[in-house]
Amino acid sequence: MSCFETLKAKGYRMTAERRAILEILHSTDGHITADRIYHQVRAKFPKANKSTVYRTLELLKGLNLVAETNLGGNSVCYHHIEQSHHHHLVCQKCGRVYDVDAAVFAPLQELLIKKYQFVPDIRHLAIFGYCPKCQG
Amino acid sequence: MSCFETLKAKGYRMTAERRAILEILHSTDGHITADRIYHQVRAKFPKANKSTVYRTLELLKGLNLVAETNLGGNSVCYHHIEQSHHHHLVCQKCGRVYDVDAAVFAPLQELLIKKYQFVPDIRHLAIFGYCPKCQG
DNA sequence: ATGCTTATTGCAACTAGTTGCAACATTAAA
DNA sequence: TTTAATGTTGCAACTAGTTGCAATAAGCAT
Ligand SMILES: [Mn+2]
Ligand SMILES: [Mn+2]
Ligand SMILES: [Zn+2]
Ligand SMILES: [Zn+2]
Repeated sequence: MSCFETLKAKGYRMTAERRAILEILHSTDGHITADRIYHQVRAKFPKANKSTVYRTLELLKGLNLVAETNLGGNSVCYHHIEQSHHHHLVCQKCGRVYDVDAAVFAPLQELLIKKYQFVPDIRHLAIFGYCPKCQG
Repeated sequence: MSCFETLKAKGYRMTAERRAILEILHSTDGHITADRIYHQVRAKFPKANKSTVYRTLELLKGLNLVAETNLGGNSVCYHHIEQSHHHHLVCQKCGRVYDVDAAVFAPLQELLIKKYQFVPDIRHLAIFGYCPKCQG
């Protein structure tokens, strides 16, 4: 089911702004800030408002269509979730962002369920630390 | 070494505002927001400014004397790190916050080092999910 | 095509947090 | 105790993000 269909199925309306935001998210390879999305939307719809962008991102986040994460910068980043459930490793020294498969978190999830009867909902985490190039 | 001494040792000065903020953090059992700290500081120093509070918290965070975490509310929380290195489980349904020992993250840390040569710096994490009372 | 319902938008005002800068206060040295 | 060096503060203006509300427009039924 496409983002498009998911929205419709839940009774949400497909507006020009939402279409634009989804297109931007879809065509962006990595992570993108709300502000950059906003400016790209404005290029097409000059009087679009930033609250629309923020509200749309919030909506998509709630539907699990995009992930929101603080990657250490001064504003949060968004990432379209097409295929794989993934996470990131962020180097505190050089700022590089690495991808991590969700499977790496399986042992932690099991431990939390066993020891704490807590069912974690781990999505698009950012783990800070030091990358291979910045140790020593 | 006390917070007090740690600051001095690094060449930072001990001001009345910093003393007040440290006292508040020390006497607060759980987590506290910057705004609440600010209001408590104002009670003693009526013309203290919020930027001083934020700057002091940032400083203490950098020295590993307090932990900053988003526990799901609309503002970040601070926690004085006295003894144990710990983390939290936050229920997305009821909002309850549970404590978790840092040891639970050891397998994850080892995996990240082995598979990604990435040395994580995991401090005072908030893991979201569903608590024992909110499942089913 | 027209009208109805209600989701969505733009706007303006707001909250949380940050920053540059001049005034000020701590600290140590004289 | 005075002075000098510089770390710290208050202030005001700023950035990122949120919210209530009236105007608008998507989607559906006729
Ligand atoms: Mn990502
Ligand atoms: Mn804590
Ligand atoms: Zn690095
Ligand atoms: Zn719960």
